[in-house]
Amino acid sequence: MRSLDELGSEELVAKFREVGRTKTFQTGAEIFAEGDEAMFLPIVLSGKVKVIKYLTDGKEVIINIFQGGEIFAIPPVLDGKKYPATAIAMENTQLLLVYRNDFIKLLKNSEEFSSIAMKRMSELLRETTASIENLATASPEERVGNVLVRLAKKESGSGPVKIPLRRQDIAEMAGLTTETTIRAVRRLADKKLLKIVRGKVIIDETKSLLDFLDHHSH
Amino acid sequence: MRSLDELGSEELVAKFREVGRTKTFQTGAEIFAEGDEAMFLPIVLSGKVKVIKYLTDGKEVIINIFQGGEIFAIPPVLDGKKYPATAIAMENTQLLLVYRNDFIKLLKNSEEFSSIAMKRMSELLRETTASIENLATASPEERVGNVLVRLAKKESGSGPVKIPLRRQDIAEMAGLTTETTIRAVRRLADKKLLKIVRGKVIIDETKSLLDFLDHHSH
DNA sequence: GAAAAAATATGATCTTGATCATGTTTGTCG
DNA sequence: CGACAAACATGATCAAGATCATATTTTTTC
Repeated sequence: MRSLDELGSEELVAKFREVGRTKTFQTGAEIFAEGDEAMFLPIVLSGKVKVIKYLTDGKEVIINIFQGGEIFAIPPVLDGKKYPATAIAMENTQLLLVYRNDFIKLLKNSEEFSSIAMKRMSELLRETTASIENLATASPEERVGNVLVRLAKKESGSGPVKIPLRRQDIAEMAGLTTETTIRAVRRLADKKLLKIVRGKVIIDETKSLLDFLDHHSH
Repeated sequence: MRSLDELGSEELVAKFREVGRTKTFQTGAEIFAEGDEAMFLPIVLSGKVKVIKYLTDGKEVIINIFQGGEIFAIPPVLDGKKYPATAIAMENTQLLLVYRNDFIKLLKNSEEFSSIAMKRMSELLRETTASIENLATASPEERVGNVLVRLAKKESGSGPVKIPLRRQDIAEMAGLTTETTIRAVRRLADKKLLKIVRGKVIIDETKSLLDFLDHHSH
């Protein structure tokens, strides 16, 4: 799992902690809602957050999932607009909340903070761009595979990774139904590209899955 | 059409022009290819650029289209990585190319440039996030509608907007086949939400189309 | 302005993923 | 531990979009 320290040097982290306040959210709690004024910048200290859009028929799409050390929702905070989506804690989650004005001040006064913010936005742009490609063209197996690889990368270092999400969550990230996602995961398991243990997805080595995804971009 | 001046004050624009050099690309010319070292930051002075990913079966996905005044490909230039996609001129296009080092220098020395870059990345993140939602859930008619609205916004101010793209291009942005896109456009025309004149899409008032899209997010 | 090329259009068929129904396993809680 | 709930699983049917084929319109080029 990434830590806050990856954001930059000790002093920067200290400064973030200095100006922000920590807040804990229970599983399922709403961190902010689409349409709210973007008053604070959230940084995940522990736990997991999903950013979603509700559709008119009640279903939801998961735009992204954030965890240890990740800063999210920078754009609306930067220019003081409304959050364009809703953020929900997927488990008990501790956030560092930096108020908009303090964040802006940090950006203005420190070139390092601007640099961090830009790096982070760059990462996010890369991720979202990859999602677009995935959603626009891939088959269910590939879509699910890509989502799983992306999730695995966010989990801790080496060894088998257990994906801590339900099929429904994966489905909402892949733009598929839960049933189709279940079948896609099963087919990937049949191909020995991942394991299913007690219903949960285990990725032993990301490499074989990546190979599969590389060769099947059709 | 947006102009370079919208980027900020006159001096900033002047500085961009000062450090960059202009280069012209013919229709179909490659501006950079996926995998190239990101050596320069492109700004569209005139014309139109598509950023695409080639799939293994030869087809392509259009990730985004850029025109008058738009800066693109910031992430790879920022951290000196490779371009993650290919950029092609869709018509005769003039670009302002700012070399990586010069851009970095501008960012370091001027808080205003950092601010511009962050604003631009914010815009892009908003756009890509909207694309994800569109691709993950919408019907062909909605997908096409959303793509058209997005394209229309980039065209000049008021009055009817003529979308200067082929059905195939729209299809590659919407993650659909050309045939499905043709049929979706036709159905939207039947519903009086747009016009088709000599095969080209004309959007009279974006409002009615937006209303339709708002109410049909299913 | 005619011929060629490119883009749009439309019908028929086939395939894939959504939907609906139901069963099974896993996890939770008194 | 047993009962309930939640998540996973799987089969059957349906519908929407891809694919294939071909025609028409528009644009380009000489």
